[in-house]
Amino acid sequence: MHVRVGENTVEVQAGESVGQVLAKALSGKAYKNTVVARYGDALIDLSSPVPAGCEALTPVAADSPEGLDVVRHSAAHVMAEAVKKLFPKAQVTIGPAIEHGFYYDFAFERPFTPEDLVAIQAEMDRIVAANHPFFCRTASREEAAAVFDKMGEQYKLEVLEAIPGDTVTLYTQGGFTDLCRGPHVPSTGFLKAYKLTHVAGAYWRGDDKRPMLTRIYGAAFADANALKKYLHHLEEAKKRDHRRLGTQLDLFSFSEEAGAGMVIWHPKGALVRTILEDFERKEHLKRGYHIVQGPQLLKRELWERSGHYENYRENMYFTEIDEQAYGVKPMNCLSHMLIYKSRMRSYRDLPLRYFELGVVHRHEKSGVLHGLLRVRQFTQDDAHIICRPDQLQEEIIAIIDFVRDVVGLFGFEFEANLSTRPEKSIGSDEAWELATNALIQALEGAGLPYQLNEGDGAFYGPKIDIKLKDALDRRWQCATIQCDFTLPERFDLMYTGADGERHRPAMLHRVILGAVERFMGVLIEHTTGAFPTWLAPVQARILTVTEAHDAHAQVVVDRLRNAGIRAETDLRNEKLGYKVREAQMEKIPYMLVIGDQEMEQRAVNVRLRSGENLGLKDVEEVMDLILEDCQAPFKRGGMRYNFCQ
RNA sequence: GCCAGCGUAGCUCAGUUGGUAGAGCAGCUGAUUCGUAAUCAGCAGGUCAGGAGUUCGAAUCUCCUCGCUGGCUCCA
Repeated sequence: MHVRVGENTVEVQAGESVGQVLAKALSGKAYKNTVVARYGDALIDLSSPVPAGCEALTPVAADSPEGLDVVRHSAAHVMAEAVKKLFPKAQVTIGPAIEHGFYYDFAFERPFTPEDLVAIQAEMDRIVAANHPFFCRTASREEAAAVFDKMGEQYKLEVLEAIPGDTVTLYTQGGFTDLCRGPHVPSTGFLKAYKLTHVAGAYWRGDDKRPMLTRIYGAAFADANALKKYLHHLEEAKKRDHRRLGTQLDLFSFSEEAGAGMVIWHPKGALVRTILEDFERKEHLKRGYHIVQGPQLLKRELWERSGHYENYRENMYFTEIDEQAYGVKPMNCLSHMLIYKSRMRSYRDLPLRYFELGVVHRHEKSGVLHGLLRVRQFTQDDAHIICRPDQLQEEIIAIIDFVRDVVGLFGFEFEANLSTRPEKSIGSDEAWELATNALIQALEGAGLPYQLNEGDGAFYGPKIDIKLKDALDRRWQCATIQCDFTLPERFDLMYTGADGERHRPAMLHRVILGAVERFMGVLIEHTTGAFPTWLAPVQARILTVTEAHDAHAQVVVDRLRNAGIRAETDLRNEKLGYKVREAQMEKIPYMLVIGDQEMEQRAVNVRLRSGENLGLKDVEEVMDLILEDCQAPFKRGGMRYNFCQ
């Protein structure tokens, strides 16, 4: 028989392995880099015999996305072998490939320590040096169960039970056998670059009712250079950490005395978020929203009626006023519905869009708090759109456009998810189906690609989530659009139709930035603290060479401020280099230097934070430059928001 | 909440086997009047997160509380 490999066709003898066939078809160099082969839709081990009827095989290189997965997963096997050798009593569970490497979860009488990691890594090095081949064999369920029972691997037996079919595949390398569907690299020597990074606890089966296992994480790449690059990338990402930049740039802080998860905004941080919030108010007014404001505390009965008390109580804070129980709001929807209910509504009034920069409190578990990205008090740019069911589609598409405008303004790349009905939820099946379909149709209408996230919706309705990435590529949910038929029913929202009858409106919950705090955190990491000029707390700093230039600096700063530019002077008795360095570290967009020459010509010398020097410029010209810079991102994004005026 | 690791001056970090703490930057004072990422000198600054215990003696060992970090579960 003949098999095609790329452009070559090679003859295959009976009993030849995939690897042998590829070796014939490829150059030595290309073959050396091959870890598995693609056969149809599946990946296949190089040691496998060529399947009957096989027409084509594609080599998969170690540094391809698929190949990397194989390398990483094989590294997990090697790590498990090393752990079993050093700690024979440890039980293995599962060990998949992940984004930059792999992990493996172990059940052991004690957690592993950083010193253990060093020993495990050394043992892995020995296993790799020995270059043991990965053997694959097919076994019946009974046979496999006997193997793991004998080894005392209780968790593997449980994994085995969950696998469908009569047979399973077992992989053995060196002295270690694992239940695995494969594929793997041909032998342990193919692992060129891996490093165990940290240990963490992880619940068995991801269930917090079940035992906690010890997870060992490792990074793995096709070659040492790629691994080195990744470790360097981690170091660089640390410099972009918003918590570090928040301190460096004096934007915000946390205080042990104030409490966990409570942000304290310093002048510069508070200024940035105020500008962001002003921008949002204007954008919302432009798009037909009404700005509203509700109370921070609402009576407990109201939360019972909404279903929050039943479904969300453990995340809420309660207090008492004159023997009446109150709940601190974790969401803003209730008062918005009360506004709707404050009078009769006609079909002509709809849609009604209520917007609130609402401060909410949520009792997040202590272990999940994370800088600005996960806090206990935060401000949502929240809106509730109450509309007729026939208006839903159009409204959802308008929101998606809004999100695209704003997220695009900052240059974020984003991912969209559609989250469907969770186990713990309220409302009828019909309502859920209607709501889910509305979201799907809007996504398709807006041409937004999305991933399905089954069972991840809010308890009252399905949602579209938009996720942004932080410095370490972790994804954080920011914008979300939730479709809700349940709360309008619970609160008996009504409108009078053209037919004179009373009808039930639908409700959309949505945020654009999500939480101002979280968005600021992601934005700080995205920009490394170098905010776009329109958001920069200080847009221009005037730097004098000596005190002889102070008076002119004062004239210049007054002119800039009058034009609405956030400018300040640095008149300190320091060398120019020192002042430049400080302004540079504060990421101030415009440094305006004044010395003898500038004073003579009533001008300034312009330095940008990029290091670029624009030379001598007229003050008027510089003001235009800065104002233009403020508006540039909006013009690019097709928005006509005019921040400076 | 769970698992692990941490908490030393405003910030970044030293601190050997237990013998009551140091550096750089920032701050203050003085000198210097200087052209695009750090001028020099001096001074001051800490109940070593908080509490309890072991010990003749604790930043260091043990326990508890608070907080932080990385994961897990959960979530904007």
